[in-house]
Amino acid sequence: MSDVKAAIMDAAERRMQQGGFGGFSFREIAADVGIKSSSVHYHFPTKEDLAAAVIRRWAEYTSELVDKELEKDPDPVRVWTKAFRGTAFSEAHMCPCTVLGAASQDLPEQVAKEVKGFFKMCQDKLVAEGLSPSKAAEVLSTITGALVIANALGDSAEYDRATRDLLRHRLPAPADRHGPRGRVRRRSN
Amino acid sequence: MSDVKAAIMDAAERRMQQGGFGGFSFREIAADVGIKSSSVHYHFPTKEDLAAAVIRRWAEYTSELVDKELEKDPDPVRVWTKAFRGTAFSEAHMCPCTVLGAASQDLPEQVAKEVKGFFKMCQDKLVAEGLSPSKAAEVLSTITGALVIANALGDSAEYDRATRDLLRHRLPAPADRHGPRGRVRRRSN
DNA sequence: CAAGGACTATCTATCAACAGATAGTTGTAG
DNA sequence: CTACAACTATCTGTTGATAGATAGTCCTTG
Repeated sequence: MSDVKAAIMDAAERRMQQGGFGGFSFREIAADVGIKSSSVHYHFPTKEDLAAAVIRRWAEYTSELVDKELEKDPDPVRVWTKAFRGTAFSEAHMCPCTVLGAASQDLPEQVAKEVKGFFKMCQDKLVAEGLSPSKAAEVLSTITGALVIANALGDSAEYDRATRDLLRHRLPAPADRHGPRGRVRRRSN
Repeated sequence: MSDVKAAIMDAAERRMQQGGFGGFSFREIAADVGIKSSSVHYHFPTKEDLAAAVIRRWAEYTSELVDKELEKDPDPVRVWTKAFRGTAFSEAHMCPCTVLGAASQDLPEQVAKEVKGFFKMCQDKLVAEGLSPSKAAEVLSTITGALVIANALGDSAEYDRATRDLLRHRLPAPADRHGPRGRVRRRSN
C-alpha cells in the first residue's frame, strides 16, 4: 500500500475516532495529508469506501495484537482488557468501531457491515479462547462501555476503575485448548 | 413548555439516537414537526442549544424513572439494567447520551457538558444506592457497552446476553422477586 | 371599553460556507 | 505509450444561521 494511501487512512482514522462518520470530510483529510480533496477520491472513490477500509484495518490490527498478546498471557479477559486499555490511554482515546457502532443506524451499508464484523470478531475470539458466549458478550460490553464513559467524562482513569473487577474475579479457561500453557496465576498487575 | 417546543425536542432526540450530533439538521427537524427551519431557530437559537436541551431532558427523565422503579425493586443493578434494557428494545434502540458520549471530543462545549452530567448522575446514583465506586463504574460500563454492541450487531437480544450475569450474581438483602416484568420505555409520538 | 405597545410564534427569502463527487488535465516512471 | 498519481476547476446539494414581514395574543393605561 502506498504511503499516501496509508496516510489518508491514518488521518481518517484519527478523525473518525473523535467524530465518527460525520466527523471528517475529504477536505480535512486532504489538508491533514497535504494533498487535494480530489486526490483522496482517487484512492477512495467514496466516503463509504474510506470509512470501511479504516474499520477493516482496525479490526485486522486488533485481531493480530490480541493473538500476539495471548502468547504472553493466557488469560483472554486480561488480554482484551489490556488491548482496549491501550486505546483508552492513546491520544485519540476511542476505538473508531465503538464510535461508529453507537451511531450504527446512520451508517452507509458497507461501513455498518465492517463495524458489525469487528464486534463479531471480538466475540468469536473470546469464545474460541474459552469463554461462554454470554461471558464473552459481557466482557466485550464492559470494556466497550468503559471506553465510552471514560471518553464522555474526559478521564481515561475511569477505564481502569470500570474494569478493575473484570481482572480480579476470573481465571483462565478450564481445560487446555492447545498445548501446555505458561503460568496460570491470579491477581497480577 | 409549548407543544411545538416539545415536539422539536422529540424529533431531535429521535434523530440524535440514530446519528448523534451530526445526524440531524434544522430542516429535518422542521419537516418532522411540520414547521419551517427558521421556526426551530426561534425556539432553540443554535444547534448546540437544542442538543443540550435534549440531553438534559433525557437525563432528568432517566433519573426520575430510576427513582420510581427503585420503589418497586430495591436492587439498583437490576433497576438500572432494566432501565437501559427498555432503551435497547425501544424503537430507536439507543440512548442519545451514549451516542454522543462516544463522539464526545467532537461536541460543542455545552453538549459535552450535559453528556458528562448524564454519566456522572448515573454513577452518583448507583453509589448512593449502595454500590462501591468501582462497581458502579463497571455496571454502568457494561450496560452502556451492551447498548452499543446490540446496536452495532443489529440485535437487541444481544443486550440480554451481555447483561445476563449482571442480574444473576447479585441479589438484594431481603429476597423479594415478584416485580412486574413489564416494559419500561417512554413516550412514543 | 378601547387604544397602544410589547411579546410570541410563525412565515418567506436569503446568505456564506462547506459537503461529496466528477471531469478533464498534467507530470512522471517504467 | 501507458499506467499511476496527483492536480485544477467545477457541479449540485445541504448546512446553520440571519433578516425582515406578518399575524395573533396579552398587558397596560387612559
